[in-house]
Amino acid sequence: MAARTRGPAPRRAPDDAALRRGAALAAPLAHWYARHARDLPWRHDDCSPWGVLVSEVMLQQTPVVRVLPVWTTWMERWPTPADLADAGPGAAVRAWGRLGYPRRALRLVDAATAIRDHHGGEVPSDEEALRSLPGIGEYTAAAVAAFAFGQRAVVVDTNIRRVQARAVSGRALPAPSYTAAERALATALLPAGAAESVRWNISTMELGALVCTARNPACGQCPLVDPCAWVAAGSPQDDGPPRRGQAWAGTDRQARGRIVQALRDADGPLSREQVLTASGATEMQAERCLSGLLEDGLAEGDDHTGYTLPT
DNA sequence: TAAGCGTGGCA
DNA sequence: TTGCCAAGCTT
Repeated sequence: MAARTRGPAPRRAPDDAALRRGAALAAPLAHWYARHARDLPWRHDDCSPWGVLVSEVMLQQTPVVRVLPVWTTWMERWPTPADLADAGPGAAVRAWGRLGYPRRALRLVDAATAIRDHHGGEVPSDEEALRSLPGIGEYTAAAVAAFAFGQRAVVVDTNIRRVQARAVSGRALPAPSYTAAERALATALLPAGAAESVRWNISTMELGALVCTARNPACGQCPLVDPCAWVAAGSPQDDGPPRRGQAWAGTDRQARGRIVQALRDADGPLSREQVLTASGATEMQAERCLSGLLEDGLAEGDDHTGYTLPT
């Protein structure tokens, strides 16, 4: 690409004022993190890249407190990717317990298998290689590169989006979906040095999790209250479109969850009748959900053998 | 791009 | 109680 020496700035470039605000955040953030960070096992120096990867997948849409016991058991049982790959999907879905989104367990097994077969059994450190693994998207690849390998990576999760929306952009909440402008801002704000960038990423995430929360942010305890653009603007309400909550009662998701729970809790195969009953749904919906679970690989079997988790 | 995909806790 | 939210990914 030709060097750009003049002309208009790129359309999505963050404005200078935002970058100046960002520059004032790193030091107080790092100081706050040193005093208030939670002691989580996947942050320990002796935690393997595999342990970090497992934690990041489990933490996708699932709170820390629920992940902690499952992660601990998981890592004792399958301390390397090869251990999980050899165990297979059924054991993984069972050990996944009630973390939710059990397809994550299947993808973790697939990722472990790819690591065993194509990466010499070692979690790759390259962000692109990570991104190509099943269940590893933009966020998780960056997080593993940063937190397991100490690399400078643009980590953007829901916490970082919210902290930067408030402290830098002066908005109550980020847009409903991740935008190119947010990615550009996070990229521009990221400190240049590897160690500094890792500290920036982890401390921003932690602040979002503990202080700059979605509801009732604890601005009185926030190290960024002084430079915060949102506080400076008077902490205005969110002016975006109303957020659409996920429907739950009566959804396929609920019925699927009940079926997988029944399969997980069963000692042996369940009959079709037992599966349909466990779903709590109408027959038509239950049939649809069972078919979906079979397609997804979260269930196995037929009317003759009965139904189980995958083997 | 938007919708589908679990589960539990909290206000 | 009901809705919102939680270290997203996939199609």
